Amino acid sequence: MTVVATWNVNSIKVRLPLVLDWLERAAPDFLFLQETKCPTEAFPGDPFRERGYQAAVAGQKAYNGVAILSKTPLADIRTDLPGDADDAQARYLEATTEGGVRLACLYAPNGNPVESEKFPCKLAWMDRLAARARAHLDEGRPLVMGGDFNIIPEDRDVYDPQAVSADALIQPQSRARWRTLLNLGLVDAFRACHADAIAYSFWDYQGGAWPRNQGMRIDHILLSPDLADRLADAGIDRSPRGADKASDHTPVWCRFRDGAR
DNA sequence: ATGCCAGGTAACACCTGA
Repeated sequence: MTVVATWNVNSIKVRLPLVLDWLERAAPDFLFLQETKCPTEAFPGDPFRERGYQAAVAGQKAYNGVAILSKTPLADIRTDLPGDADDAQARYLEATTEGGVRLACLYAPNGNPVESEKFPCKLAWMDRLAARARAHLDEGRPLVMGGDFNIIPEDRDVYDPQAVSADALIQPQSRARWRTLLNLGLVDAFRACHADAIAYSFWDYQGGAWPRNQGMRIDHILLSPDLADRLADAGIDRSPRGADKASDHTPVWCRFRDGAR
């Protein structure tokens, strides 16, 4: 069994104790991290190595930052999303597992406010992501694309669609980009396992969103069809969100059966 | 309409997030 998880930690330095605790409890084979908020060379690799995880890192000062933790060696690490003219933002990281699976860890632009230049930049970034996914799928490569997509796929994936109707995360244009990824053949691991579930991966720090369960499902794991065939289970672990000094996001995970079937 | 909270940077306030 192989477990892959993704977690926007909102500062790896502040969240390190929670991440180490979760690694011990959940024991994922791969953990994608977003918003590490520290330069590549400042990533705290030692505590992960001591627990059997190596890290591939794409970081920058203060903002963004992504990483992949792995129990097994990673190869062919890339830190840019092709076609990205402005790759100054550390939002994307790819690596290949020993089993030949391409892993893509992403932190998509938020895109707010919608009236600003940030929204078209978000949409353009998603277009580049789709092009990258298509390239991998065209090569027949098994692909796990996981991270903070900053998109609410459907109305049921947010506590109140009306309350966030002006948000970039729920705009029809954003959802069209999400569906483009699905239309390529990628499978939403959580939704594939829980067709009718209402579950969130993010709750704002403000306004008592967590105790009121006013959340949204914006962190996702997309799978190429061959990997989706092997999908055994998926879930969202709410427990880290209730901890002291919690991130505003919580881990999303999925588990595979080994080998072909 | 605004701030509500949290983190980082820089500096005792401002930016970003979603």
